Formats: sequence, C-alpha cells, structure tokens
Amino acid sequence: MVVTLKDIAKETGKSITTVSRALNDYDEVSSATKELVRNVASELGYTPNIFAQRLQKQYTDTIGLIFPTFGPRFSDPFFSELLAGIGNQAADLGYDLLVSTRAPGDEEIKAYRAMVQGRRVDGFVLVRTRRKDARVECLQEADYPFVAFGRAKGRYEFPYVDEDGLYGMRLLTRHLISLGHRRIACISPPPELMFAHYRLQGFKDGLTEAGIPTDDALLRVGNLTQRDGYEQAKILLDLPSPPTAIAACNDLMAFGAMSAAQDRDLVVGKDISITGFDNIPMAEYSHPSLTTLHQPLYQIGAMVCKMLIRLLQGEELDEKKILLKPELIVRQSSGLLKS
Amino acid sequence: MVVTLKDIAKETGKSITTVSRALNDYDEVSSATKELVRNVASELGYTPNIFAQRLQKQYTDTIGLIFPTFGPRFSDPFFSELLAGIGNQAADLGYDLLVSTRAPGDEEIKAYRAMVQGRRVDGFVLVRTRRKDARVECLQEADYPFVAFGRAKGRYEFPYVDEDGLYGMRLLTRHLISLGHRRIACISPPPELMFAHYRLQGFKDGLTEAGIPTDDALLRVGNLTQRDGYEQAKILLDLPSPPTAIAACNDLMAFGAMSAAQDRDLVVGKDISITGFDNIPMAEYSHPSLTTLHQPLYQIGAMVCKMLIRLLQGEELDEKKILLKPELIVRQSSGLLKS
DNA sequence: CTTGACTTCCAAAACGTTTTGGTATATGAT
DNA sequence: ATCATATACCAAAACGTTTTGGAAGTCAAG
Repeated sequence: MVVTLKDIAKETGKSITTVSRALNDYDEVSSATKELVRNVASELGYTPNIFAQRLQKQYTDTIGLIFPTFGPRFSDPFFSELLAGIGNQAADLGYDLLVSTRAPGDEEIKAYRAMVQGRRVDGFVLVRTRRKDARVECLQEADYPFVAFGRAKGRYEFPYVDEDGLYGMRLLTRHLISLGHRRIACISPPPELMFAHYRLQGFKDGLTEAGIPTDDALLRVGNLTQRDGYEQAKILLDLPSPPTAIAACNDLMAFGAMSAAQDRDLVVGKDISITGFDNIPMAEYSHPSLTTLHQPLYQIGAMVCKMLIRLLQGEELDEKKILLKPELIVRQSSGLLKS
Repeated sequence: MVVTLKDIAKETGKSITTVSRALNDYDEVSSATKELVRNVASELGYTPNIFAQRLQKQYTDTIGLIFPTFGPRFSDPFFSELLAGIGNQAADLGYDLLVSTRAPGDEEIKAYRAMVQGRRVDGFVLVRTRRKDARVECLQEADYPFVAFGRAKGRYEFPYVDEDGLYGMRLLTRHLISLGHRRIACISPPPELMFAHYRLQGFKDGLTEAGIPTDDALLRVGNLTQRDGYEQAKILLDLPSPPTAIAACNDLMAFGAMSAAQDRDLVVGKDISITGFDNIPMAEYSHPSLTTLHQPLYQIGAMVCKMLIRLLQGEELDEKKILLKPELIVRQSSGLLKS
C-alpha cells in the first residue's frame, strides 16, 4: 500500500506532472493547486520513492565512507568520534552515509571500485590517508569527487582537511626539551601513513632546533594500538641508556607506553615523561592524565563532510586545503627531568 | 558514457530481455548466447544501474544502522569494534550498510522513520537496546525486519543476540567475594539501558547468594564514560566507609575509577580492586591490566548482521534468541583484600 | 500431417519519478 | 479582430532494469 504520485493525481484530479511540480514547488503551478496537492499528499502519507528519484535524476544524495579496519579487534576511539562528526553532518544536510569497513589492501580497493562503478554514492570521504594512496589514485582516475582527512603524495591535488602534525610534534618536543629532557624517544606510526611522516618530522625538527642529535635507537614504529605502544616502550626501556621521555604519536600508544613504564615501577610524569597525540576523551582520565595534542576530531569529520557536500552541489570551496593547528594540552604525564 | 543493457543488446544483436536474462543466468537462454552476452558485457565494462534494479525489484540490498551517539565527544571503542563486525559481514554477504548517527531521542526516531518510510533499507540492526525502546516499537509497528544487539521489554518478541550480563556480573562478583571483599561497589549504566538492568541484577545476585546485604550507598550510576567512572569512584572513595572493590559495568568506567583511586595513591589490585566489563583491547594494556568480562563484540556484530540477512532472504533462523556467556578474564586490577 | 512439448528469443509493460514539449485559456496591447 | 504574453495545466518520454505474455522454430510422437 505504498502511495505514489499517481494516487495523489487520481485523488486531486490533477495530472502526475502537476502533482510532481506542486510538491517540488515549481512556479508554474497555482498556489491553490499546490495547497491542495500538499494537503492530499500528507493526508495519504506520501513519501517519494527514493530509487525512482535517483534513477531519474542522476545523483544519489549519498556519500561513501570506507573505514580502514585492522583485523577483528579494531577498536579505535579515534574513528568513532570521526564517524559521529561525519554522520551527524551528513544527516543534517540531508545526505545518507554509506559505510563500508575493509582492511587496507585489495578488498578495500575493490570496495571503492564497486561503489564507483555502480555510482552508488555521489562522492567519498577518505580517512587516514597513506603516503602513496591507492584510494586517491582510484578516485582521481574515475574522476570521482572526494575530500580527505589527511594529505597524500601524488601527481594531482585534492581538497583535504588535515592537522598540522609537524607543527604539533615540534611544539610537543619543545615542551619536553623545556622540561630538561634530552634523550627523547618517539614511537611513530607505520611510515606508509601520511600523518606518520609529518609527526615524525616535527619531532625531529624539534630536536634539531634545540641542537640535539637524533638517535635512531630512540625511534620506534608502532601500529597505533595500545599493545604496540606497550611493546615498543618495553624495547626502549630495555636500552642500555633508556630515554627519559617518550613521545608516542597517538594517545593509544601513549597509554600502552605508560603501562610498560608502570610495570617497571616508574612513575610517569616523574621518572619518565610520556606524551600522546589526538587528545581522545580518555586522555583526561588516565592515570596520570596524558599530555597530548588536541585534535578536534568531531569537528574535522563535520568539516570534511560539509566540504564534500559543497563540492557535490557545485559550489566553490573557500579553502580547498585546510591545515589545523593542534593545541598542546599539558597534563601530568610529562614532568621535569629528574636530576 | 555509462554502459547499459541497451548497449549490449545493440552490440550483440539480441534483445534487451535476452541480455538481461543471459546476465542473470536464466535457463531459457542458450549457452552460446549467454557466453556471447557475458563477453560483450565485460568488454564494455557493464555494471548494472543499481537504482534501476532497486526500483524494479522491490528491495535494496542495504541494511540500516543508526548509532546512538552521545554528544560531540562520542568515543567508545565498544562501537568501533561492533561496527567493524557488522560492516565486514555485510560486505561479505553483498549488502550495503547505511549508517546514521544520532543522539537518542526525537531526532533518532525521525531518522528511523525516514529510512522506514522511504524504504531505503531492507532491515535494521539495532544496537544498545533500551528498557522501553521506542526504536523497537517504531520498527515493529511498521512491520520492518530487524535484529537487535540486546534485549528489551515489550509486548512482542524479536530476534536478538545478547550477552548474558546477569551471569557475567554474578561470576565477577563471586570472584571479588572469593578474594575476601565484602564492601563491593557497583557503577552501573543508566537504568534505561537494558543491559544495565541485567548487569546490576547479576551484581546483586552475586552478593545475595553470598549472604552479603546490598548497601545502596555503594550503588552508583555512570554514563559509560571514563569521566563518569572517575567521578563516581571519587564519590565512593569519599564515603565514610569506602568500598574495597569497585565493579564498573564497562571497561571505560573502570579505567576512570582506576584513575580516581590512583589519584589517591591507592594501588589498584592491592589497596582496592576494580573491574570492568567488555574486555576492550585496551583492558589488557592498562596499568594495572583490567579484570573484566570478555564480550566478543566483533563476532556479535557479525552474528547480528548475518541473522538479519538470513531473515531478509526469507530463511528461518535456527535460533532467534542468542545469549552468550561472557568469559571472566582475571588480570591484575583485582586482588586479595588487604587484611 | 497434426499435435504438443520444448527451446530460444522478443516487444512491451512495469517500477515511480522528473523533464520535455506541448496545449488551452485568459489578459492586455495594438 | 489580431497578436503577444502569461498562467495553469497535461500527455508522453525518459531514467535502466526485470517481468509478463507471447511467438517462432524444432523435434518427436501420434
């Protein structure tokens, strides 16, 4: 018992054309007719068949989002906040959000191709860009609109929002240095992730500008999980001359590093300083609370989404490339170097 | 230059009907023709227009999921793991996932109604059921298929997967009692959440069966966040006769409670025992590591999704109601009562 | 030779919209 | 009386599929 335009037409005695136009508020329908049609429509409980609309017009009012998930224990607070930002913004602007979750790799690209080929979505939001990002290439090749959270290397440019990881990490490194630390380790994300590059570089720049040589033994890589933070920190603490501060490149790894230090009865913030990046809500309530860089993930999600929808609606973007300065949040996990 | 059936028909010299049938592997097309059509189709790079298909057939091959998000700082590892489970399963079975994020309340129900009215999705996955769940009523009223993660009170039954929170919390309470604890507090979720009821009841049952009276001063409510765990634990620790153990009803609140205890220089696992529920990946790498109940969220997501798709395809479910027994994971945050 | 069954194919209708290309009537200017 | 313009409407086409209801041809049985 689905109500269609035809039913309204029959009921009002008007043609389907007129009904359609009345509902879409065209000029060439008298206001009396419009009123009539609208009343009957709401009386019958009419809702347009979205697939008929989409078949006719050639767009879908849907944006695509493919989350790169790593294995079954994918559990990153980072993503849920970002998703909320994107999702709420999309809903507010009347767009649907088609979400897929795939591990990076072939399956992921296949998922993109399927959405592109089938023209299932009008455009994409890309998250966590990679250095040489197959997804970017895939979408650019197909000339599909997208906005990314993160930058990438490549031939062509694309609109993005990104946090200025270089600036942020430099700020943070300076902070640690100002506390007296000289042996500072960094646990950075896998280098294929674009933001890993900036954050690591910022760290190195911070050292360099203070005249501290970088010690490769103090540079570790972790897969952004608490587990990896824990394990890499263990390795660092086992060094003959261990660091007095560890800058983890995200909060989750920082938590892991904190656990590793605490397992050895080090007091974090006194015996050793540990810092993160992202300022996920948990950072405020860990013990000790975490010194980190704030990244407004919810807002970033909303921004990226809004930019994409602007693009889809043919508007020009005021700014195609947005770089946000993360804010240093000093809490208890970083403290003066014990003399 | 989108390739349609018409193009293939023209190219092969067959009719559109035959082409459609060849591609759908109907019997009444000769194998020679099938072969020809299929070759031409892949040569031209044909992909069916999904909206035309959906208009014609009356289903969408899409399932809906509306995440209840609480404010901008929505950041729950619980959800990302669940999403991954649902998303990957849906993709594997050839279904799209339409995700919306809305705070519980009017907007949320409106989102459901919009999806239902517009027949945008074939069915729903419902997560985090509430005692009297407007979403359940909305969907049952519209006779829309759905499978829930969680139970709910109501007139009619529905298929669900749920963890046996009552059993789990009883197990955990017993564990704490066996360690010598008698003054045990519980930080439970807001009572409108259905699982809050079971977990709290399990806690009470555990006390009762050991002959320990429940002290209402030791029952606190928190909104599942680390922050709330922190604050409720502070209140508990300020009591004239504070608890020696705190059972938080999820891991996030347990982490918050741990921070609160540690802020007072209590050693968690020695001076006080603190436990969680969910066993999110972080639980293993907190300091101390968290005693908790394991809930296989990824698998639950996958199960719920699979059940729904079964339903949509008209199959009977072997089991309409699945109750999983959570497993007690004893780690360092719970220890013998200090005498 | 006729009949019926089977195989292989096709034209047209249907799904529910929006858009195209009109028509009919009224109004006012010439 | 004629023309131009504006207003209010509509039939039919289009979007790209699947399904309906045949039709033509072949073959074997009667």
